Amino acid sequence: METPKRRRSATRARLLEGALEVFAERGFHGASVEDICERAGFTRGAFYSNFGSKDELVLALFQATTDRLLEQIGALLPDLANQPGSLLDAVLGLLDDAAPDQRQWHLISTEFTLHALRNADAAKALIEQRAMFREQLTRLVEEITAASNLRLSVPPEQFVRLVMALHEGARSQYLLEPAKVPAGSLEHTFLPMILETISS
Amino acid sequence: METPKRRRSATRARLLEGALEVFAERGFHGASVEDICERAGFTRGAFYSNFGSKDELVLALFQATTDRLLEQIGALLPDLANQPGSLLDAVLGLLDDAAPDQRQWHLISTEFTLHALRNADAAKALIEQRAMFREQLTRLVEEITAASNLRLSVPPEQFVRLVMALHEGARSQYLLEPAKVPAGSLEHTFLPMILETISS
DNA sequence: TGTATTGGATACACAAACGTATTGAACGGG
DNA sequence: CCCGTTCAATACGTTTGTGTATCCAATACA
Repeated sequence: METPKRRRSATRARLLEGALEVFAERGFHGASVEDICERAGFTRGAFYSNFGSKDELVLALFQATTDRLLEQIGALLPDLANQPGSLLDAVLGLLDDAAPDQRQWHLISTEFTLHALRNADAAKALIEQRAMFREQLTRLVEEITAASNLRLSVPPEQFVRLVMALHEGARSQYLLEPAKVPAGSLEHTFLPMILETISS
Repeated sequence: METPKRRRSATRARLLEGALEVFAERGFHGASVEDICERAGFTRGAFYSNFGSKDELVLALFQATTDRLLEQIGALLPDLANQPGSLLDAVLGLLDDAAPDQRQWHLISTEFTLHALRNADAAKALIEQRAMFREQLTRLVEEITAASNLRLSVPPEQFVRLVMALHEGARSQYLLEPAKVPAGSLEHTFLPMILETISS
């Protein structure tokens, strides 16, 4: 029932999906509204009926992907926290599984980070999202260390920042040269050394 | 003497300089040729007299900045290799001092990396540049370890890849929240642990 | 069943950007 | 000293992209 509202939100969702794809392929500025609509199977009429402008779409898309990401994390967390495996496996697993498509996610998030470095409003939104993301990861680290009687000599959040930074840089290298830098190789060779050093 | 050619290359240089600034501010697609010319103090006539198209400019700019970067590194290397300080100080110092403006360099290189992830030609150029960059850093590491009778249990190049990845990710965090993530803090807290572990 | 509303398509106006063609001026060579 | 060339400015045409205004169909509701 209530087909109208559902229809509306469905087209909105398809437009967002199309925007995600086209933005990943050509970047925010490189993609035209027309491109996005075409990808989603609509015309610009549908677009401007759902979004006020392209800028508004960018923000909405960021919010939507952010929400999905955090939701996905929320779903993964319990399993990772309790189940077997090491602390590192849990954290890296979360980073890898949080987004369905690593390449697309990397392109989009990098694009949005660039955008944020040039735009105060976007920066605010991004900072907040990253904070929530870190919070989840930090919580995971705390739970696992507590459960296994581990003590870290550095604040968990700083360790999380390290893992995120390394993961981002490594992913960039991997996407550029998949053959030369196997996925996760840097993380898996060096992070155990860190953990060994900071845990007691 | 020979004013004509020098004049030409001077305007070309100013256009490249303008492009660097405007690209950093608005991104490749966001910046118009007109913007660049205005910044450089010319009109589009000058631009199309020096470059065939915007795409050609992007490549030329990448080459120019790459050349300057490698040249700068070549100038810094001898000092860092012989002089005092630790291995880490040398490597991180090189990464910090190679580009005159960290923020601008990060924006541009990130932008170009995104471009490369979508464009095979750009990818080829970037891969080559990164390889030369790594080579220089690797050489530096090898020289310093040799001079101080150090042995690393991992290939120097892999260590360099680690440092570059971490540096990139950390710089991204720093630029977004300078107050929360002091410049180089992640590198300086965690890389010594790695070095301790892998050196003998 | 008729009417009002809503969502999306079509058509249109306008602005921005790219690239070209032409012009003018300065300098080099004969 | 004049002529040819070269570099950058100006002027122009064309394309692309955004946003608006209008139209049409389908569904909700009376």
